Order: sequence, then C-alpha cells, then structure tokens
Amino acid sequence: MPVGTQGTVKGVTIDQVAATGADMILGNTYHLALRPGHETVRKLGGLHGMSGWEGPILTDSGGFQIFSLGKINQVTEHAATFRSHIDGAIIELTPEHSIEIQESLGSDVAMVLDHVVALPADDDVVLEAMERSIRWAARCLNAATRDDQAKFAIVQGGLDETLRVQCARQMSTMDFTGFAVGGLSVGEPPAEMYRITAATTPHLPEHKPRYLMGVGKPIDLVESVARGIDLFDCVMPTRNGRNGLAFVDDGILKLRNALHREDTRPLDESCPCPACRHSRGYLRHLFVAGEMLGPILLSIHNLTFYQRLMHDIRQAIQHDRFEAFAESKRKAWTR
RNA sequence: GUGGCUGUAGCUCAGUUGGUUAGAGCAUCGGAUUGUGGUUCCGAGGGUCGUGGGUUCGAGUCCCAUUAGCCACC
Repeated sequence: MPVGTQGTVKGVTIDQVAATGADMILGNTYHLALRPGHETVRKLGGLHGMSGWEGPILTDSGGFQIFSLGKINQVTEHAATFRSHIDGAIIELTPEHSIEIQESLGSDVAMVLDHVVALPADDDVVLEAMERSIRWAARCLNAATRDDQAKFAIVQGGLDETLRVQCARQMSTMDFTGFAVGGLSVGEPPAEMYRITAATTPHLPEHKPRYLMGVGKPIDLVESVARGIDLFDCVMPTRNGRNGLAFVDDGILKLRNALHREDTRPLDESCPCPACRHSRGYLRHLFVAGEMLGPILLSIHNLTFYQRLMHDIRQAIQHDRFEAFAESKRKAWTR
C-alpha cells in the first residue's frame, strides 16, 4: 500500500497511483481528524469521494502517532491524549473515537487503536502496552457500527517473542478480518524485526491477511514474505523519492550525486514508469534545480518499483520458486 | 587630476576597544530516511583576509604606500 497520510499520496495523482499497479492505499486517522476534520471528509463523500480513489483504502488508527509524536502526548487506560502538532490544541483519542472517525472517513479497512512504545523499553512497559492494546482492540470491535468496514487487529509485544505469541493468540480469538504486526521498524536491527515477525505469524490465522505495518526496504519485504507476511505499507518509496533516492534492481541511486550529471541512461531500462522515459542526468538536474517534477517522478518510479517487486514475489510463489527468488534478492541487496 | 567609498570562501556578507585553529547563508561534495510533524535532517571540503611594507608580544582589525572597482567634483 502506498501511504497517503493526508488523503493523498504526496505528489502523485490517483490515476498515476493506479498506474503504478497499486490496488490499495493507506490514510491516517490522526492527521485527517485534525485537518480537514472527519466530518468534513464525510461531507465530501468520505475518503473515496474526496480523493477519487476507487480501490480499497485502509486507515491507520492513530496508534502510531502515540509513538511518533511521543513528546507531546500521554496515554491512560481510557485514552491517548495528544497536543495537536498543527495548533497545539489538546485532543483525546479513545479506541471508540478512533473507530468513529474511521467510519466517518469511510475506509474499507479500519485499524484498531494500539499502544506503540519506543524501543528499547523496560519489560513492564512493553507488557502493559501489549495488554492495553488487546483491551483497546476489544473496545474497537465493540464500538464498530458498520458491517461494510473490515477491522484489523494489531499485535504488540516489543522484541519479546513470548509476549508476541501471547498477544497474537489472544487477538486471534476475536472476530477480526485481518491481523497486523505493529511496533516494529522503529529503529531495531533488521534481524530483530525478522525474528519477531517469524515468531508471530504462525499464531495468526493463515487464511486471513497478515500485515506488517510500516515496512520497509525492498529486502525487508522479501524477508517478511518469507516469514508469512501478505501486506505492507511504507513511506519509503514516496518519502525517499521526494528526497532524490531511487530504488532499482541493483540497489539504490542517489540522484543528487554528481556521477549522474551526464548519464543518459534511464533509472531502469525495463521499468514502464514515466520517470524512466528520462535520463538520469535530467532527473538529477530536476532535483538540483529544485523542480517539483523531480520528487513527483521519483515517487512514481519508486511506487512502481515496489509494486513490481510484490508482483514478482507473487509470481515466484505461484510458480513455487520463491526461495530461489528470495536468495537472488538477498545477494543483490544485502551489502 | 582631486576627494570619498569598497576589496574577507565559488557568490552575498559578518568579524566587538587589536587577542585561541577567521565565521554564516547560499552553492559544491557526501551520508541519512521503515503504520510521513520531512521542498527535511546530518556531515565534509573550500580562505596567501587585493598587494607590499610598518607598528605591536600579537594585525582581517591600527599606520604608510600601492593596485582594482564604484561615486562625486575638476
């Protein structure tokens, strides 16, 4: 899923997003509740009507902002209390309110409000956040009023495999449409992330979607699929694209680097995206000159790269050669 | 010709009563970015302080000469 926090994949039109091969995009409860406000979104036809995106939309619950905006919030059993990063107003987000907002936004998949803690953290802090996430997940399920909106649970438990397994099992007893692994890709080494993912997925229903939140680099997608993950979202293709970094089969290209100045080759000979109709030298020029087309083109290219990667993974699985595929990517992208 | 103003990093400029290895912004070069508070963030290279003398323990700073540019007046 390309990430469209504020109801738009930054710099890319819905037609361009669709052309990258993406089926489903992500929006954010916290950001959209602050601006333009979920009532306004509802009156504009929900996220689908407002943005024009006709495919599925998943909304994150605001749980991640408990972590990412950690300096300006506090958490109690009742609610997470934020100070708005826009105007400083105090905002209280309960599990029930998160669901109410997401139902107004009209997403197809709503995430439960979870409690993400910064790692490393003391064992008792991780345990408390994990148990609270389970209670909050149950409250979210109870608060749901729309049966046309799927609800996904989120497994927490830090880097403790025992807690992760316990959380996954308890979440699995509840009537969720899909299950996410949260609280990872927050600065821990990749090996730790892989270890926790591998420990968690066997305890989630095999016939329901398993979603690794916020991941990741191309190699992370491959390694996580190998450990049972079906679905991802990540800002990396768009954020890094905006800042001049292109993902290619060999690894990455930093388009601002001087070696691309007079390079007439496209980013990737085999890529069908509009950025690859141009030379690397031209793309570098766009970034150095501060032209908005540079971030736009590289966002589209990176989204296309990610979608092609996932397509190739699906093909490899269908043809029963995923392990060989993963091994070739490990060789290409690890060091 | 006379008087005045100005010469410090590639560019635009700071630089205290003379006092540690002369700074900034932009530019250049490199690095970072994982459920987006990111046209962002971090780092590096780059200077015979126009030139030559002098004063002083010590000069980008004070004095003299010289040179270049600009302005005004003959």
